Amino acid sequence: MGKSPCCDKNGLKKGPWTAEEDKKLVEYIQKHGHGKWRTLPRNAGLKRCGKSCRLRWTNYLRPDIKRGRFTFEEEEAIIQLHGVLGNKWSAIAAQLPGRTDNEIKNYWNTHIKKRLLKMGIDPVTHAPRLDLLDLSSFLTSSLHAHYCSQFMNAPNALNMNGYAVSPDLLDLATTLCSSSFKSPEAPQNVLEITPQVLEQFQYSLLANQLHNPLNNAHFPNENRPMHSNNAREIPPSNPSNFVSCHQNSIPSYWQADGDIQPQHINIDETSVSLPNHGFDVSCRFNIDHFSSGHLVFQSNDANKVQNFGLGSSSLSSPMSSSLTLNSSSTTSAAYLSGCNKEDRDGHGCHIMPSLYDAAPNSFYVNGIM
DNA sequence: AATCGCGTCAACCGCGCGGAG
DNA sequence: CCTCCGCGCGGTTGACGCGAT
Repeated sequence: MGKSPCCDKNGLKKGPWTAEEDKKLVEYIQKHGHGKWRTLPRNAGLKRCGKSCRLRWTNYLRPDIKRGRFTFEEEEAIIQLHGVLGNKWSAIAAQLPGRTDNEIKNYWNTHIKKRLLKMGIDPVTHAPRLDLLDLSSFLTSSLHAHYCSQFMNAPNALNMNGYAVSPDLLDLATTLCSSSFKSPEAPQNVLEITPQVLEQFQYSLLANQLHNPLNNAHFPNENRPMHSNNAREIPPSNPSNFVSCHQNSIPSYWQADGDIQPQHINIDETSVSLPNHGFDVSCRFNIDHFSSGHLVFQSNDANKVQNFGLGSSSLSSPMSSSLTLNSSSTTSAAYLSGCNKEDRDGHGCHIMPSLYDAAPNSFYVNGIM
């Protein structure tokens, strides 16, 4: 055993603080200041140990503590800082005025960590990981979609609608589907796998591949996933495939699938293609070496988008959401999530990033789904 | 109405660091 | 240097609230 608990002796109180105790502590500190925590409780007339007093003051009673839910900006800052600092909660808290290390730690463990895991992002390394994806969750929602009426034979699904999935990964999806969602009408060995399920699956795999080139075994070249809308090949993962441009070539409005002038950049890989119907989608855009400006995500069809937003919150406008890029940072990331409405023409839609008011430095954007 | 399960977060605990002597 | 002690940090616990059954 290490040191004995400091509150065990002398009948010192433990547990939740009463209003009276809070009052005593606040009044004492207002009068004498804090510090000398070991002697403070005796002087303040509290039957608590110094440690308990310090904790109560720093985490709860301090006048500059900000109350209420974390804003998206704060959440984004926490994720960025955690990516750099790891579990150095006090160092992270130092960058967020009014927030305590304890509060940030709790928020990380109860909210952010779960969201990252749901997105298939390792909360420790911040890299996408296939094995962390909540596949059963999105397969469940996919299979419950009302238009999910077609069944297909599993082997045929390997090339369904131009999708190509390596057999081992399809096995995984197959297992997930067959274990709990098989239609009572479906014949034996027939699975309900919609193109949308596969699309979701592929995007998840792509995220894994982009960050983990060694995992390319999942994606032999001939089996690279295709975008459903135009069957373009998704670029392999290496720095040269990061989109880059300079001020004089930044289009005021980035357009996917349009006539992109030669001096403009091809941003196919930075657009987010929402599947045809009813899926929650999320992605992360890494933004490196930007200078400053406003990153705006816009939908090419407001009628198809129910909502989308940066971070965990959905913004009010179905058409766009924006993020101000801070020139003091060298790296940032924008998390985008959304859900699209019923799609009558079955082509889904795109959410595209635009950069406005950018300073004349180069920047890189890499969109990951 | 009672119970259960889960999420949240304030508070506790042990450990390690760093300054003073 | 070495030891002691105060303080702060990160991990963990447990009380509480709330929704589902």
